[in-house]
Amino acid sequence: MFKIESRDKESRARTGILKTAHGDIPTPIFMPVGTGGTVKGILQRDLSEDINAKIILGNTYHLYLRPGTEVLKAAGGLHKFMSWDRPILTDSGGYQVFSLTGNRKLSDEGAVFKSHIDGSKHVFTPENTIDIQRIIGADIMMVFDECAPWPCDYQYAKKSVALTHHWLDRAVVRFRETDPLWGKEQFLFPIVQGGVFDDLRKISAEKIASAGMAGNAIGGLSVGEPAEEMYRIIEIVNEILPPDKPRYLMGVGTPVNLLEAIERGIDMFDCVMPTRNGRNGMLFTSEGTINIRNRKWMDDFSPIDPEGPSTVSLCYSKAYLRHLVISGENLGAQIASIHNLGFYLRLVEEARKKIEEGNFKVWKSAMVKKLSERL
RNA sequence: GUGGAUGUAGUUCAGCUGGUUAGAACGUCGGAUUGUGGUUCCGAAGGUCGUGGGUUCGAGCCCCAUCUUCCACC
Repeated sequence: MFKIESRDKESRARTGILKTAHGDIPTPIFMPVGTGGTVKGILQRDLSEDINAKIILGNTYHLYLRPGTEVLKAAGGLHKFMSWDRPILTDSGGYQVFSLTGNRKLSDEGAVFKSHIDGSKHVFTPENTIDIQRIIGADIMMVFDECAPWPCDYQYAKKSVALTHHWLDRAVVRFRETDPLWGKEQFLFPIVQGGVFDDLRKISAEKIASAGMAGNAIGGLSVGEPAEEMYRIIEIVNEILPPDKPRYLMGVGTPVNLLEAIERGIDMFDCVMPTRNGRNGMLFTSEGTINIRNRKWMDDFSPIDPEGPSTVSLCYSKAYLRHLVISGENLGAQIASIHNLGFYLRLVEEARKKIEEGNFKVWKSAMVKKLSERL
């Protein structure tokens, strides 16, 4: 399951190995988002061979709507379907039900929502989202939760947490009474909610910890609240979540967010930023963050990143990438995504190394300063 | 050669019977984007209304000339 390998003496940061049926994941780790059975624009081969992604995300909501559970079942699960034999984590679709579908109805039972593709009506429950994730065959499944918006008043957040906890109980029952379809062990991670309210977060963290799952997640952050609020909540929650299990901060974040969270004891991350923003020209480089669309890169023939976290970072120039992105060429999105993911993966790998070496804090402060520079 | 049409932002066009500072879309240039709807949102710059005259208190709009482009007919 999870084995802590080293701990930082000056902070909560730690390194570890998360063992799954599809391979070991060194932590801290960043997980590229591959919503619909693809990390947009990138070949599985490039993910594993070029930037060495250890685990990727899938999304229950999207995969359930397309291609649908029948196809996934016939394919033998998502790993086989997409020819990816490393670990996969699936989000339950909780986030999509609340962010994507305009009209949905919540009840104790679950969520009734309309497909964003054809308007058809569907129901997600704590039980059927487990069933779907069994079919997908995710190494790590997430419980169905409500990701409350921000800002959000106390009463709403309180009700939302209660609902999420109620759903957790039912999800755990279904998890225990079912087996993996494809013979490979699957974990279930519950999710701490509670907005930016300290007491709700404490109650939620205790509830989530008591479920006794293989790992735990923190959701409902980075939804618009100031970064300082997020860091404060992470500290409060991580005080309670068991230290011997991996902690996954959902949907976060910027490179600086990652370092601040690692320092506070987070082990796993996912975020669309390196890919989605990359497609739109935002590049994270060792020289600073740049908007490759800006005119000043028009005739800059230096490599995308001279410290090259991926092969594409070194062999293509800023001027060329600018041309591709501005022209809307697929290759621009591809190169930007590979580079940015490479940057994120190298960042967490370096953090891991620094924690092991015992000089994480010094390195982190220097990196935060450097990463905050906007070229 | 004759007749008709056309000319307004980089592009495609709107602009009522003449009335404040000529608009839109796209493009360009900036900014944003945090459990991906192959996105979305915000801001800015950019026009001597083909040219030259005229009528009028006032012209993108009306009149004359001229040029451009397109079409039709001899």
